[in-house]
Amino acid sequence: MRYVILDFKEEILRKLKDYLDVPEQLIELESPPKERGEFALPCYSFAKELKNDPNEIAKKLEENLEVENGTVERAGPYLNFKIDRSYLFEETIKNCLMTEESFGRLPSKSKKILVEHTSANPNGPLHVGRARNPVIGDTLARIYEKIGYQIEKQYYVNDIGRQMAVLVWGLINLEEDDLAKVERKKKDHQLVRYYQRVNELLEEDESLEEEIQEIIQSMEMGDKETLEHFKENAEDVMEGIIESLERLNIHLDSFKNESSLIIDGSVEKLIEDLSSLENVGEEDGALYYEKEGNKTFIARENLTSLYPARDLAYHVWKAEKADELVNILGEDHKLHGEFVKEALKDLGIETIPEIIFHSFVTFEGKEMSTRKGTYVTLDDFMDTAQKKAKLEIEKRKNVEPEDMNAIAEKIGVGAVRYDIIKVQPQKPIDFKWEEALDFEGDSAPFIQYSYTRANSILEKWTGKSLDIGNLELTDSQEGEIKLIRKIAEFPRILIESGENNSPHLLAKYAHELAAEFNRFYRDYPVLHSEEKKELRIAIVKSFKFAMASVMDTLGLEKPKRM
RNA sequence: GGGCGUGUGGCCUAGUCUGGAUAUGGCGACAGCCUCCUAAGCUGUAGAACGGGGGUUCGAAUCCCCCUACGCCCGCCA
Repeated sequence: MRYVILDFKEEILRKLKDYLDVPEQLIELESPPKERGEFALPCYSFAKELKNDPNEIAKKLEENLEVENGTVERAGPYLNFKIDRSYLFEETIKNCLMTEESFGRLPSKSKKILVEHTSANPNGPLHVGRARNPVIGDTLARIYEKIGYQIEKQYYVNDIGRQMAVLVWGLINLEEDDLAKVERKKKDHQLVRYYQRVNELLEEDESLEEEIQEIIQSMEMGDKETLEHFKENAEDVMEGIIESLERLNIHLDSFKNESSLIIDGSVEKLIEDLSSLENVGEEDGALYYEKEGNKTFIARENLTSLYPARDLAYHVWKAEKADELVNILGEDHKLHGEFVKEALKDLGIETIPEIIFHSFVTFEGKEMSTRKGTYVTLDDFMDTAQKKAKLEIEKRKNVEPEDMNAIAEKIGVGAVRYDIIKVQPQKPIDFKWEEALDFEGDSAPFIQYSYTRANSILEKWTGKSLDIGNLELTDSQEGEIKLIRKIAEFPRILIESGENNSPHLLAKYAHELAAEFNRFYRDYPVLHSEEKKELRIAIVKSFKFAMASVMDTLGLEKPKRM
């Protein structure tokens, strides 16, 4: 697994560090404008250090540096490093044809990362806002995996707590007639109606709150029947949530129930451990953890646990399960995240989670709320996208009728994932049907379409297998090189998006790669060219493998036609 | 009141961490491209001095300070 672009960068850095007598961190490579090469070194940063004019330094470097299979060229105070085009072209094609759909994968590491994502309360179906978390988590996990880490994807099931007590009360006391009608049979859609109705009733009748509290109490005191109620309902809703996630191509490796931490005594033990800390105080019998003026209550006056304590117990447990922890959380958990990190440190635990926060998703400018029922469910979003995709497919007549539904599903679901992942996590998203269902431009169908075009050429190609050794790879043209160069960038993008927890960069790359292929497709006939047919088949194949790898990493399905 | 985040052409968005060479791409608009491998495509035109102000610097969308708009948080809820 050698990638020319990574090797090239390594070589440049090594030689620069060797040659320049300046602190290493001053040597930063950046990306120059497209045609100048792969890497650039602005010579300003260390000009002071060397007491010399950046232009002069660049001049000297240009004269004295040589790189294998590439050139060093000065442009004012910049030094541009360009890989020899034919070398880049040849090596990348060979690499793609050899590694096939695992192109871009880096050597596997022994380090294990546990990614916690979704962890939505099991009181109703996921809505579009809640879907942001799993899409970010799953995509990041796929990126880490491709970079070589061992991955476990975990869902923390908040199967106890007030929100579940509300649902439990509803199931005990309400009849089907009390509820709004819902067509979908999935249990998450069915059960959420109880949750929503009870919340309505709570606004009218305050005495209800007492009954809810009673349920919470008996649950926390470990009442078997109540706990059983909680467990059953949580499981039913989870069944629906998991089904939706699976449809989105998101598969969890493990689930951890919040209740298990109470049942096995680890919450109780944790509260004991915390009590001995200096920054844990007491107020009317209730316990709180205090840091920088922020009080976080961890136990009630009756010493039953609160969510922060339970989540902390979960992290203590998790710390043993992996080398690194990554959590995906909504921005409303920022303060809570700080609490978890600080408290873990105080407890002497070294595996502190890295937390990726994402902003909320609004729907046409309005808040989405499970409680109020003001949302677009993920299931509806996927259904609508699938239907729209089907209409588009029908227009084009490229697909056999019996494959129609399956392909529409791949396109619809891909569109949903891509629509969510293409925006950087910390930015708010306002969900609009029209934009989400736009299958042109910066969208998953655009990417999938480029893939089917490549696939279609390869299907029609009647030649035998390519003989890589005998391929004439020297006489390449500009657009061909551009495409291959874009392909070669993949490992670099993969590392960048993984290191910075920026899955949106990979989405952007996928779009650029597809666009580059579409230009190649327009400019260079493959099957209709005589002398260059084999070479172009090799290019198309390379693209197909690279794009397959990119799409897998984004969790997008790969339709053969559309 | 305090904390965190966000503000880039009419709309959406990349770049901000790690300051640097003409600010990325999409939607929409306008003008074009299917006797040729799927036009969910491609080309061109118009459109942004990067929320406002100050500062640091040879150089600021990027760093610092102030202000402003919006979101989130500051519960013996989760």
